[in-house]
Amino acid sequence: MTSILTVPTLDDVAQDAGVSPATVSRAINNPDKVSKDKVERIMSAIDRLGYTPNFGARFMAAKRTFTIGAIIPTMENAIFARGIQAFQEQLRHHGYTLLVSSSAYDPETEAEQVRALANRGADGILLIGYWRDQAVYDYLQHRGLPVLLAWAFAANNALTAIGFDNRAAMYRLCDLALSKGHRDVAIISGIVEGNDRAANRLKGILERLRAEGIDTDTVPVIETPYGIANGRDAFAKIMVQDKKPTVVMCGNDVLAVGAIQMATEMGLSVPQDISITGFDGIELADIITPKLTTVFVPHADMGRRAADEIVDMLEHNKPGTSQELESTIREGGSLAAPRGQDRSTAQG
Amino acid sequence: MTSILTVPTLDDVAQDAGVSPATVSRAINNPDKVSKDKVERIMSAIDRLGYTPNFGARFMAAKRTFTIGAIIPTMENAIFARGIQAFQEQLRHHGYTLLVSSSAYDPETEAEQVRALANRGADGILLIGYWRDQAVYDYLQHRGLPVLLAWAFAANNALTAIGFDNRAAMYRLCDLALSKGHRDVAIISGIVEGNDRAANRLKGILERLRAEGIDTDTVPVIETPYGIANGRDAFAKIMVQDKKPTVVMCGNDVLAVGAIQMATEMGLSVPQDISITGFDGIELADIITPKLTTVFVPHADMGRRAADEIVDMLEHNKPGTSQELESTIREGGSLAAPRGQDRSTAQG
DNA sequence: AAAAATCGTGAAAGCGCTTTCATGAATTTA
DNA sequence: TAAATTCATGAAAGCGCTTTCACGATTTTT
Repeated sequence: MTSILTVPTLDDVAQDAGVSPATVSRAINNPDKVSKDKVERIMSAIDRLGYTPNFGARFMAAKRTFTIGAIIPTMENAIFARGIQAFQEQLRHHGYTLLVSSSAYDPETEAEQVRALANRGADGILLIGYWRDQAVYDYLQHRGLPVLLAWAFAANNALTAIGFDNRAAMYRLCDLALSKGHRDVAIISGIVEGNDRAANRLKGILERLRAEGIDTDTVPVIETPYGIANGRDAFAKIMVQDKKPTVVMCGNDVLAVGAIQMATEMGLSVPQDISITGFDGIELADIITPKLTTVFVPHADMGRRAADEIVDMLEHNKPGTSQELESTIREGGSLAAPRGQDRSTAQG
Repeated sequence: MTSILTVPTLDDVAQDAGVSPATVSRAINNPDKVSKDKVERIMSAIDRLGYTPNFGARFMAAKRTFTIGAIIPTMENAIFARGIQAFQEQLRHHGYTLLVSSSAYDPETEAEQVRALANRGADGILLIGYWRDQAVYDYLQHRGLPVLLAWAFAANNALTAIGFDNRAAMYRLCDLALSKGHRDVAIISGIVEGNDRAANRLKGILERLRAEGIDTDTVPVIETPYGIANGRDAFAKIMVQDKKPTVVMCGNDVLAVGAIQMATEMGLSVPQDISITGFDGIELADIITPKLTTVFVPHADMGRRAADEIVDMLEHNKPGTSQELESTIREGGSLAAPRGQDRSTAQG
């Protein structure tokens, strides 16, 4: 027995309900423009036939898809997981669907994904951070697609963004390290090129150090892609050099976890022998021993707000309002006063 | 300067290149059916105009989208991350795009997502595990959509699957625990209802225990959704009871990580005071102290093979061949011989 | 050299929806 | 009661693509 592949169409429903296709379409999209009894008849016909509107046809005719596209740098680490999850859930409450893809931190891939999402009829797009080729923004504008940026916030920028000040947050974390008495800092940064978040985090540390009168040219900085293994390697490289730091500040939690692992393997105890800090406040930060002292970012809140905002932009066809979120420092135990420093008050 | 929202269409390209729309379509989809010079002229017109085919229109006319849908239970934990990432990358090599959505372990949500993906024109669908309402399978067959199952493998099942034997793997892990001398086992299982992987993992433990002559009715089993916090709670609950186990076997690494955390907080050292095991072999397993003794699943390999297989099914319109993958036990240090193995325990 | 097969191309018919426009019925207003 | 609105509905025109079919031009075969 072969099943005949015949997906019911709107016309089938119309016929079954004894009305015109136009009325069925209205019953689905604007029920209050159709008389009560017909809506009922149509709905029961829809149920009976198991009809679901064809997405492509709908898209073609209406030029709307109730779909939002999001392009994140990576799905591998948990960095974006929680925020995107919240974004999706909130989008869903508004009746929108999320299409995610990842660019692997590659600008060209990202540009390609933007085009792919546009073709697939995304009504709006969420991107991470500010820095990218102007051509991408031009393309988006040309296609009339609203963009919302997340995971970063810069005052005075015309683009709508919902995020936090990466520079200021890292500045504060560095402040904390200095207040504990650290003066010998090393940095494991994410790749800065094309990544404003990474760049600003690095900048935040360096600025704070300079404010302290520290010559930042002598501060060891290793730039490496986010990844536990990279954090390990970078840490090992740093500890091989002559001038050993008392604290290693990492561009994110993933790098920091790698650094702690390597420190432990090298027989160094954290934070007695060396302090290590992270950034993001993902789950990992609480699982590693010792727990990471890190900047906690309200990922879920950010995702929810982003969803609300982009839907608002879409439905009211307005530019959108940027929102700055607060990040907070969470002390986990991986940052303490350097050895030989007085425990209560650290004086320079 | 006002940018006029006018996305170029195939007709524009045709006009620009001085050929018919049909020829442009062919130049894009079947270049060898069009003369060399025209292909060239068309391609340069496409570049010049910045044309990209409209997805909806293409879908309507061709009824193919080169899109595969995947529905995973959750994106939150890293359980599926690596496998899906590999699936996507491999799909991409074949020229396909992946559309992922998550069901939050809810059958109704899953069924809804299946319909959503079908409407969006997915050419095929990847689902996790076997157990789901027959109606879902019927629907898929009715729409003529090939399905591939992953993360599980059952011999003699007509459905095509690429995965591993959850029961057998857990049986072996339990075997290892017994061989170290454990007889008092407690289990923190994932929710079994509607989840054949969780059910089979539990079954694997119980079967092995019975084979040892242990009365499994007295074995404490807590069923709880996957999540670190749930692992913590379950562990606490188990250790409150009179009969304390020497080993707690967890349904996955996430639960095990929670259990280890709680054990540590309760002042128990793992594995000296209590052993804990996991399942999956995700990154977390290596980060927690002590590292987890767990079943390592070749997620990336599974993802890649799944991609190859489903593309093969699609392009050759054939049923597909199931593949069983090997999972291996990886000892991390969270499982050791129980205390007082060769002495009588001083238990009140 | 004639007949047959092959090839490159364009015209045109949809694919399944939404939406404008026209129309007659029901309702309100003057 | 007549005129003006409002309302519910259907006919029909696309949306941007693919693909069948027909046709003349080449090439191959007889």
